[in-house]
Amino acid sequence: MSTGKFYITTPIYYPSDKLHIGHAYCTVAADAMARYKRLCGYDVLFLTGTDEHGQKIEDKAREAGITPKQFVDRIVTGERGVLDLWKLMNISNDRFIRTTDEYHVKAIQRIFRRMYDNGDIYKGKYVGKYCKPCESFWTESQLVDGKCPDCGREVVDAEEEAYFFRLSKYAGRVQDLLENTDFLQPRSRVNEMVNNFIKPGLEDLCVSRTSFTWGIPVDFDPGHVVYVWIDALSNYITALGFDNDQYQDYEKYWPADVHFVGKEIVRFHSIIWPAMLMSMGLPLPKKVYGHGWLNFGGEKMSKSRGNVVDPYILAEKFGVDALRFFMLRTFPFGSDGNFTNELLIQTINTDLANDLGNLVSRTTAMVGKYFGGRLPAGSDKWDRPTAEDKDLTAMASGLRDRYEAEMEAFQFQNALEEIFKVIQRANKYIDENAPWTLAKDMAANGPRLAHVLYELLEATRICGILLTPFMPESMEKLFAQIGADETVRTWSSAAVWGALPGEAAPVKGENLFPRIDMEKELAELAKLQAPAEPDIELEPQSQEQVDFDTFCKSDFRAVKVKDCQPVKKSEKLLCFTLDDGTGADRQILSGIAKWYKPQDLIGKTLVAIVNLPPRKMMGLASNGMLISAVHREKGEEKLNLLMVDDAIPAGAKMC
RNA sequence: CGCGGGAUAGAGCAGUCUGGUAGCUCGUCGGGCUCAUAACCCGGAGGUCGGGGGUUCAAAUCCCUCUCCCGCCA
Repeated sequence: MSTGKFYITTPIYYPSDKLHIGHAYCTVAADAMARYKRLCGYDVLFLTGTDEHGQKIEDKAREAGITPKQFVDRIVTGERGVLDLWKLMNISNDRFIRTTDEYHVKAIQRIFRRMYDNGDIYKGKYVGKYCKPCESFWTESQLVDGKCPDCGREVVDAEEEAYFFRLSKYAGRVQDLLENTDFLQPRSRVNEMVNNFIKPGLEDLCVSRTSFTWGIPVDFDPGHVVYVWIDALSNYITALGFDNDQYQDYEKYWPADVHFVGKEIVRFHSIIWPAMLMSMGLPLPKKVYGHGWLNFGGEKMSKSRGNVVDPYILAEKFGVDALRFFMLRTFPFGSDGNFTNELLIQTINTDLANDLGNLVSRTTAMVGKYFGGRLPAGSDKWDRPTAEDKDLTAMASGLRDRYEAEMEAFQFQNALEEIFKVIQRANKYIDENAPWTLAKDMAANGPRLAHVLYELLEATRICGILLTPFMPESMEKLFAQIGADETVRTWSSAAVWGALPGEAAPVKGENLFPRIDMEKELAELAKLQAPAEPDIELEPQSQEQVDFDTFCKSDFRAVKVKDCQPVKKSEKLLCFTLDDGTGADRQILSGIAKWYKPQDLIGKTLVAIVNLPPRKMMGLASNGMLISAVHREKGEEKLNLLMVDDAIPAGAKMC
C-alpha cells in the first residue's frame, strides 16, 4: 500500500449567489479523488471554501440592506447554503476556508507585506478604464469597441494610486513551467495561456484597490484593499497555516498535489499563482487541472438564461450518489459536457439500475433461493475453470490497475467505464451459466452453481470497492447485501480474486438504485426547473457623461412606416421604407424580426436617428436606426419599438 | 485571418496526441432466457468519420484549405 500525503483543492467559490450544478461538479470530482486517495492509503487533505470579498458582494449586500458579512454568512452558512450543499452532496472535505476568517485576513496582510518587502510589489499609478460590474481595470488596447471586453458594458476613466505586482519579472519562468512541464493539464490549455497572455507580453498586475472597502486592507497603507485574486489564491496555503497559527500543516501538505479549477480561472492559477509563489520562494503546486463546464441543453448555464440547474432538486429526487456518479461517468473531465435531464435519467437507469443494481439483485436472490442465503464452504474453489470463469476472473482481478491508471490521470469517465465493462461481463456470465438450469439438479450441479454465484459476488465486490469514492453510501449498502465485511472492502483486497470467504452470506435487500420513470420525472423536473423568477433586468445606467453638444448632434426624427418587409436569408432583420418628412423614402434595416411581424408595423409612427453613417447589412443599405426600448424578462430579451402618437407628423424633430 | 472549442450511424458521445479491421449509450428490427429492478444475454440494419486537396503501402487520426456551429472565461 502506498503511503504519503495528498493535498487536493477545489477553487474557493464566490458566494454572490446560490451555487449551481457546475460548482457541485468540480467539488464532487475533487471529493471522488480525495476518497480514492484515502482508499489507497494516502494521508489526504481535501480543502474547499469560499472567496468572500470584492465589490460585487459589497454591492449586493447594499442592495439587500445588510452588511457584506451578513450577506455572505447567509449564502455560506444559511439554509441551503454552501455548507448545506456540500453536506447534502456528501463531500468529505477536511477543511473549509472562508476568506473572511480572521487568520486568513491576517496571513494575507503578511503575504502582501512579504512581496512588498522583497520588491515584487511596488506602488505606482493606475491609469486606465474601469468596469464596475466586473471590478476590472482595462487598458485602452484591451477594450472592445470602447467597452468592457468582459461584459460589453460601459467603462469609466480611472486613475488611482495602486500597488503593482511584478508579474512581468516571472513571465519567462512561468512560460517555461507551462510549456516544458506537465504542471497545467489538460495540455490543450497550455496554448491558450501562452498565446493569449504570455506571448503578447505579461504586464505587471495591479494588486490593490481603493474604489471599495469590502476586502482585506493593506495594513501599512490604509485605504488600499488587497486585490481579490491575491487574497483568494493564497487560501491554498493559509488554510494550511502559512503565515498564521490557526493550522500547522503547511510543512506537511504543501505543495498541493493538484488544484482542480474551472477553465475560466485557469489563467489565475497557472500564471499569477505560480508567479506569486516564485516571488515568495515557495514550492509550486504539482498540478493545476482545468476542467470543462457543464452546459445545459447545449447552452451555457447562466442565471439570465434561467437554465441554472439546482443540485438540491436533483439530489433529492434521484439520490446523491446517482447524481455524483452521473456527473463523473458521463462527461470527460477536461472538456465541456452537455447536461440534460434525459441523459441523467438514462444513465441512472442503464448503469445503476439495469446493470449494477440488477446484478446485485439477481445474484443475492439466487443465493437465497438456491442455498437459503449462505453459500456452502468451498464455493470459492473450482478446479476446472471454464473459459467464462477465466475471462471474468481475469477481467475483475485486473480491474484495479486499469482503474488506477485512469484515476491518476483524472479520467473519471474512463475509470468508471472500466468498472462497468466488468459489471456487464458479470451479467453475461449469468446467462452463460444459466444458474436456473443448474438448480434443477442440485445433487449433480450444486457445487458448480455455488461457484458460479461466488464468482458473481466476487466480481461485484471488486467493482464495489472501486466505486466507493464515487458512491460511498450506496456501496456501503452493496457490501452489506453481498455479505462483504470491512476486511474485504480494502484497496489491497480489490486486487485479490477470492478474498470473499467461500461461505458468503449475502442478503437480498432493497433495490440499490430504483428504475426511474423517464417521462414522469422529466415532466416533474420541467415543472420544478422551468420558471425562473419573473424578474425584470435592466441595463445599468451609464456612468459616463455625454457633453451637451455631442448629444445635440444626434438627430432623432418621427418617421412613418410606409412599408416593411422581411429580409431574405436573415432571421433577424426587417427592412423598413420610411417617410421621414423629406419627401424621399428612407430605408432602414432593423434586427427586430423576432419581435414583430412586418405587416403589423405598416402605418405606425416610430422614432429613428437619421444622421448615423449608412451601413450595409445583408447587402442592403441602412440609413439610420430605429429606437427601441430593451430589457430582459425571465432571462429573455424583450424589445419594444418606440411608437409615438400618430398625430406627430413625419420628420418632426425630437429634442 | 481576435482567441478557443466543435463537426464521427436517427439522437448523444468516445476514438484524433502515439496513422493500420469505425466503437459506446439510447433508439430501431429480430432472436434467446426467465434468476432479477418489464431487467439480462445474443444477433441484424444503419456511417463515403463536415467539403476539397496533399503526405503515406495505409488517414477519422498527420499537413494545407474551405464551409458551418458554439463559447469568450481570460
